[in-house]
Amino acid sequence: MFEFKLIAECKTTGARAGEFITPHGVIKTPVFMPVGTLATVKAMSPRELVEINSQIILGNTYHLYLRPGNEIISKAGGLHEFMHWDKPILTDSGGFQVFSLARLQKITDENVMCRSHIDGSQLIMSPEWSMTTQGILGSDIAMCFDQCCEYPATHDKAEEAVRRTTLWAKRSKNFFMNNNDSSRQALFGIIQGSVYDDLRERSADEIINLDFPGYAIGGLSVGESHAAMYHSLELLNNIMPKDKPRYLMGVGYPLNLVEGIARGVDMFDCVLPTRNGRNATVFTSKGRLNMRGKIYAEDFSPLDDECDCYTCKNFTRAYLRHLAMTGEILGARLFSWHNLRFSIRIAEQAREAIINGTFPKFLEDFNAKFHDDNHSED
RNA sequence: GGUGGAAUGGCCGAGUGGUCAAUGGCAACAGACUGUAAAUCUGUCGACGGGAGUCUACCAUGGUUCAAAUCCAUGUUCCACCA
Repeated sequence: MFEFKLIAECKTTGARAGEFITPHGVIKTPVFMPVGTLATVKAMSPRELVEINSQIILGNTYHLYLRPGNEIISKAGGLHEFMHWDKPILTDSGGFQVFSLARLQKITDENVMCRSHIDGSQLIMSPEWSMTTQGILGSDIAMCFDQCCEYPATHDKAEEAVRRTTLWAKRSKNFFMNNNDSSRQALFGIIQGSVYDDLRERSADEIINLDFPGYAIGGLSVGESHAAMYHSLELLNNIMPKDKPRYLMGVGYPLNLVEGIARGVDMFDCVLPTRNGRNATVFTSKGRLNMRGKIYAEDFSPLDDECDCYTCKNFTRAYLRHLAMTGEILGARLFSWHNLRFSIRIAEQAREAIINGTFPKFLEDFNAKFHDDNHSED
């Protein structure tokens, strides 16, 4: 269980194609993983997720601990049963909420004293709490409880996050090995270090020494430039073991996906497809479109004529804009549907290209075609 | 026919002598969103000008006043009630 097989590697870039075996199925990499924080990928049913070939989705420890809570998840028989999803699930540890809900908490080496963003009640997050909750959730892949550093951060601040992340990784693994079912659940380590090379190297070294079945790169896509992100990925590509999956946390902007794959990343997750979908922005093979734009009012062409999704095969831009302008739920659904399929298809196409030995061309073509005025730095 | 009330920027609606080109909301237009406190948030929203500013504006016309969306007169339209 949890074996990672490297199937092909690109000869000129760092891109890899592989398979990761889990209790709920084989994940073909590179893979894009839709985010379903609260036991639902917002606006999508599990049936639809299967239709767009979602191989694995995410859930969130912090959010699910608050609602519905461990007792109900436990009674339901775990997260898979609870939400009727029988493919793999990866649960984030709550570490990201230490970052995103930072104002509501006090962090020490021991734990994170936090206030619920829902009702202000106190809860204490720790590696042990996270492992316990992820054990109850029963995800295929659990994540270490880490500290994600804000950007920009001083070297000292970033170093503290690295130190604490290692400390917590040790506690996470120790507790996990003694209490969780490691035959049914894999625990991934998380590398921090912000944009500092020495810290990234140190964090990678410390986390890899703890020996996990997979490694995640955290603390990126938090505001740094794409160039800085790519630099860190290149650095880590040379350090991380080839026989383990690499997961770039929180990344899903289309250009970042292909560039991440080119730098040896196997797994991605991101809220962007669903969040932007709900806000009527879509990604297409030619770039990003804000579908609330008046210019689409009488545009009867599909969102993306190269896309194979339900939205693109059946609806016009004019109709989709109408749904967006009227705030109809179907608009949020159809945009999310497309964006997810678009992201998943990038990974599928990249995989195919890697296996066929044509990845460099795929990368070049994708970059040439995808236009976005707001991300022209790349 | 009588009595009372109301007319404000695309819409709704505040404002009752100067600090009003006029609060709010909606609509519209534009933008943002990367391990989800997000079906959310931000900006613009009379015209011209880079700007200082100028012009046109609160039903119409006339008037009072240094000054009117705000006061007065007449008219028009609408609403309510009574016949």
